[in-house]
Amino acid sequence: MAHSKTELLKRMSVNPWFATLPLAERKAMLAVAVVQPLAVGESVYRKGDVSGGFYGVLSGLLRVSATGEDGREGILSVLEPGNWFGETTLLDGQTRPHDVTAVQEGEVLVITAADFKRLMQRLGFAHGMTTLLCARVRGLFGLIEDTMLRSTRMRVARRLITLAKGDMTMAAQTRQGVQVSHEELAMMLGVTRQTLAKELKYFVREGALALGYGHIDFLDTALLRHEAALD
Amino acid sequence: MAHSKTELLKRMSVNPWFATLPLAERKAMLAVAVVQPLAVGESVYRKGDVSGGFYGVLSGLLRVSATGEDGREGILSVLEPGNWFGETTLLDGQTRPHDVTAVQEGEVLVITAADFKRLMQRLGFAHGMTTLLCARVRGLFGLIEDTMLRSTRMRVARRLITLAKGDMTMAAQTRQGVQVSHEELAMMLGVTRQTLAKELKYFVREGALALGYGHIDFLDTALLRHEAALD
DNA sequence: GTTACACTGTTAAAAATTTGACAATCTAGG
DNA sequence: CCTAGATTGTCAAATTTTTAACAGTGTAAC
Repeated sequence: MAHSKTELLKRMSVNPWFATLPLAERKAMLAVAVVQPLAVGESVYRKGDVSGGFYGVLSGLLRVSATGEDGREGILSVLEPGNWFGETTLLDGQTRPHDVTAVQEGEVLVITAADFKRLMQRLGFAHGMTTLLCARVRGLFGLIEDTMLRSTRMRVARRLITLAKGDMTMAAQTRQGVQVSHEELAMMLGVTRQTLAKELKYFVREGALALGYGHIDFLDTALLRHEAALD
Repeated sequence: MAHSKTELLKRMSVNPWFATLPLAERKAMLAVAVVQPLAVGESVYRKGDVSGGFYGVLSGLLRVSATGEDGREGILSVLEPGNWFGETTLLDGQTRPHDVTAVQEGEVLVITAADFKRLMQRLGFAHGMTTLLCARVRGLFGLIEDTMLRSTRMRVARRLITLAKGDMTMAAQTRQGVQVSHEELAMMLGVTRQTLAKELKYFVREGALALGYGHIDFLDTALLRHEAALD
């Protein structure tokens, strides 16, 4: 599928990080970006890789995950259209820190390592990279705080809310629910499906959530936010 | 205490991130840095603050921590001489994401927000910030992976090893042990002292560690690394 | 030297989480 | 329509972790 540059600019600017970048930087990025289609289950890169570029999600849904020595898998985040990722390896020259896989058919924009290096000669783009990395650092600090000092119940509420907002760097518009299986949500939280089920049941009993097949609907966002200690 | 610029340069260059920065950038930083003494227990900044600058640890020991709604405290990292911190708030304009407190008497170098902004006009310095942030992102990803998909035993071994190497961005030289109480180590891992004690006991039984008062000595680093799944 | 105070060692009960298992339900594809 | 596979609901036993409690030990300051 062909996309005009102005269409790409509009579609990618749903992401607040990208939207805040100076127009000149956004245009410079899109000028060197090429569209790459992704099939369901296709890997963008794997932990330990040194190759690849800087990516922007045009459509579809990607999963950022890590696998333990014993084969257990943890979902670190979900990348929605508008999100950019993969900068770390290009900036520090080390290997990819995790796996990124398509969970839906879609397209990504790819900026090659060579083009990325050229973009980094632009002060505005380098500044953009620092703010992108700051957003990651804040998101990761939040995750660590959650696991270190909050109850499972509170973490479930928080994760549902951030999922609804669109993970990490996405638009602030809140949805009425999220498309996620219990299994997936449990993997994001680092607990088992059974433990998660108990907490979800509690929220249903309290009237905050309604459980569907492959999706969770929000009935009382205020209550959920309260359980998440966000008010 | 007065310090010459060349002495500062030498002392701060024990840190691999700083040492790798172009000399011109290091000199530009030190040219605007001022020394600030810190008393034991003194706070550098607290979560939610908007003020303050960019800091480099000259001497002493700082603790990066977060406190939950219920008052439980988690230690996110320990900052040793050579480490730089505090850039996130200056780069994205948001509030401080955690508390930083001196646990030993010492000195920090301070670069004001205004000077930091000027430094960020230098491409070399902006590049340096991206690599510093990359190191944070990788460190934080590692922590999250640890809590999500590794056993307490393995996490204890890993934390001891990273502590010995000097947290996060410090020199790679390994020590024979670490100065840390069981209580502190437990707070870093997000477990109770009793849970930690059981794992430490196991490592002592296996001959990997010897426990002292306020310090833990490594008897068999190879075994410890093996338990940490690092070989 | 002795007296606080911080730190370590240990135990037992309570609570939370995982593991393992199986039935019921939903949905897409043939 | 109907079946296979994915998803949800649920239970109980095993395991891990927390909570609570208290004694013993090391260290620094007076």
